[in-house]
Amino acid sequence: MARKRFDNSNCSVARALNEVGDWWSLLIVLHAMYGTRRFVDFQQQLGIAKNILCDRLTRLVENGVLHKVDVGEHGCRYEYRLTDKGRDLFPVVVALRQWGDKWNPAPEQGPLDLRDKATSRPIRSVQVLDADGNPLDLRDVFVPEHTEGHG
Amino acid sequence: MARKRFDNSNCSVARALNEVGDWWSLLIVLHAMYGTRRFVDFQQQLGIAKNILCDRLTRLVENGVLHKVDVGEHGCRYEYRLTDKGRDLFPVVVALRQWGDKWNPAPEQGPLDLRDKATSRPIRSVQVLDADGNPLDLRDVFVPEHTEGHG
DNA sequence: TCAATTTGGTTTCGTAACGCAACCCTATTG
DNA sequence: CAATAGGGTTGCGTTACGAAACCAAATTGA
Repeated sequence: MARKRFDNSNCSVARALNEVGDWWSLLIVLHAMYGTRRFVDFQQQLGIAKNILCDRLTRLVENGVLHKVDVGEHGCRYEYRLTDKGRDLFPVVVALRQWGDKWNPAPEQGPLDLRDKATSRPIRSVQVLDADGNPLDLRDVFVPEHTEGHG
Repeated sequence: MARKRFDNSNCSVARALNEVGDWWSLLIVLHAMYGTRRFVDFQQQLGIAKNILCDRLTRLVENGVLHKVDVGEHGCRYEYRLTDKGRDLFPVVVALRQWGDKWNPAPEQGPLDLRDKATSRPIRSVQVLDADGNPLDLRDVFVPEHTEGHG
């Protein structure tokens, strides 16, 4: 049977995963955040098959995460750029990166050192915060009864 | 050829996606965060095939995201519980949920209303913050030269 | 002007993953 | 001792993925 898709799922996480939850999409977004814009650059940096890259880029454009710009410059004719929606994945990517750095550190790669352009100081780690800005663990929170629903 | 895996990738996002970046794993973690622990409950709530669920649970246990507990109670004999590593995905899941709520809102489901158990006040949205706690956009940050490497 | 190159794809084909249903084993319940 | 439930495993058909080949338009180079 067809692979299950979550377009109409009642769960927004499921719908989000439907857009960026496969093996490649979030890595494409990550590289787009690092500045990659052209087809061949994505292909070489990711080591992805061209047909898969083509399919993912098309789908990310369809979903409004990237937009495709025709730039008529010597041979490189299209660019894929992040939309506001795509840029909004920034906290997700940083959180995932921090999780990976913490639990699966690479021997030859230090943890992410993202810095504020204005001050050159490192950013804070991405956390769930309460109304006062104090970090919250999973066990510190609850979902009010009347808004439940995660199916 | 074999599906590409990222176990030895130099990029911690890629390695993270290798553990929780497929269609089902993060949804399983999500439901585990909501309290689901038993095989049949995951199966019914997610509508996932039993062999796939079996495979994902095994892999999540192998990767230290869940641990399998033998509980000798009437018929329900195993529980899959989040480890510290699994609970640490909390910011990732919340960030993804907020992204989904913002860009793909479901008509019949309001945005996530997570509240602090201590005060019953809603949490803040997950953001990337500078050292002073001010939110940062993707364009407000940079990676110092000597630590670069996202391949 | 005409071959070589670059970019952005599409096609073909073999393999791996997924979804469903059926079956299996153990432990409890009646 | 049959029925049921939890937790899998096995087959099988469909779909997705990966590699390489091929393609078309535009650019470069001689």
